[in-house]
Amino acid sequence: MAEKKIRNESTFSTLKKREKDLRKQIIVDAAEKLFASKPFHEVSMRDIAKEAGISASAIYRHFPDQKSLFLESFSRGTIQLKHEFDTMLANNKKISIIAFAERFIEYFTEKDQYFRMMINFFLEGPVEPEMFQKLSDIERSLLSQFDEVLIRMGIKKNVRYYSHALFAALTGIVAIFRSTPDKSYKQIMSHRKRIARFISLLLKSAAEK
Amino acid sequence: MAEKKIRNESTFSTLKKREKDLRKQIIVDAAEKLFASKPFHEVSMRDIAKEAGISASAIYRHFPDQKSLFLESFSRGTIQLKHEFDTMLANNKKISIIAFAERFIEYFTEKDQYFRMMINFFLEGPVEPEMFQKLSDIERSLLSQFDEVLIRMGIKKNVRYYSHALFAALTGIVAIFRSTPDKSYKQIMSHRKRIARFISLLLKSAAEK
DNA sequence: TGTACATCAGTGAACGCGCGTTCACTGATGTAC
DNA sequence: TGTACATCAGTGAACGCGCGTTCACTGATGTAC
Repeated sequence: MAEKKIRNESTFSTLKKREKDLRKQIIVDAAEKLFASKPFHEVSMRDIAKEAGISASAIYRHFPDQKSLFLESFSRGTIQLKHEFDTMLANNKKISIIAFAERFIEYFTEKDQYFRMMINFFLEGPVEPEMFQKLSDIERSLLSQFDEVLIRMGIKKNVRYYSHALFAALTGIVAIFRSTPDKSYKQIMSHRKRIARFISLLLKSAAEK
Repeated sequence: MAEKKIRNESTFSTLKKREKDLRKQIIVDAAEKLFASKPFHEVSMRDIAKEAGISASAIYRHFPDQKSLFLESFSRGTIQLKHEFDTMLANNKKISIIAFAERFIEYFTEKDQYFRMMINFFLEGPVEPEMFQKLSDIERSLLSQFDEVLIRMGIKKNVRYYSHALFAALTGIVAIFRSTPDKSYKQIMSHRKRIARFISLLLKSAAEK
């Protein structure tokens, strides 16, 4: 009897939690949709509420403030690339730096909002320690994954120079080559990849020397 | 008599114009000072007015709106690097890509506000055609100066790949390696230069192959 | 089975604030006759 | 030389707006006895 009760409560509360999480997800999705079309500091709580089909005040049932909602959205977006890279590293003993670089470009070309948020946090200074921590974690994680690929490629000296150079170059590529009235998404994607390949090859041939 | 009058009017109005320009300059200086400590979209007309020692409404005697004032500040800041590079190119027949890259890093490390504005306009999409034009001009000008250095270095094939790669890498370096509580301005400057040199050397040795 | 109470997502009005910008004005300077 | 008028930088109050957030509330659902 007691056991049953506990088990019921447990599944019940799990279900409730899941429902609550789904509602949270709807709000974050709405926010992300808007971030795709506007700078994130121009996205208001009213905008997000409208997109999610609820009232602005309802958002505060799920997030204590705007900052937390933005942070949640950002971290859901960027953690994914880390996981992808982990999988790539786990599945292939030897992995091409070119494939890595291309995937980086693809990812941040497709999810430009996150790239813009990332750069914004870099540039405007995250002030909030929580945000700063998150950003540092992402950066450190990406850099150490780059390190790993470069080591497997046979680089022994100055690994950190190589990975810093690559990370900077890829970030710069996404930052400066962007869609304009006369350049389509497809054109931009392929130009970004072209330059990313070019740099990866430079690093590779320097490493082999 | 008529001549004298004209001459007087002329010098007079020149002086007046100069005074007016000086007043404009004070306002732009105040804005720039604030941009150094805050994201530029958080700098208000009241902030600028306070910094300049005038009232907010007085700014509108000199600039039609906030956008124009920001644009003025941005273009004064970035045109200078173009001039420096022009001088470097005019004075030295053969010029080191490393010197060029280092100067880029130095310039945008010292004038971080302009770098942040530049990236911001890249990322958030300048919408205003005037702003878009200005930004494209700066980008095109820097890229063609890079082209020039690379050609003088002896690169014949794929010059554009090299200059795009270099521009992207340098931009990325300034974007991602930034001051933190535990890294001083000096440390950042030297790390940025170190990675910039590393990439420049990669390009150079690839070109010489 | 029925009743009183608790929980909680969601609502819409409202608060207080800072923003860009406008407006009527002042006061200093120069100009015309 | 004196007087009327024009120009214009600058002032401070005000306007209208959108923002993040709060608040009193509703209504649905579950819980206790």
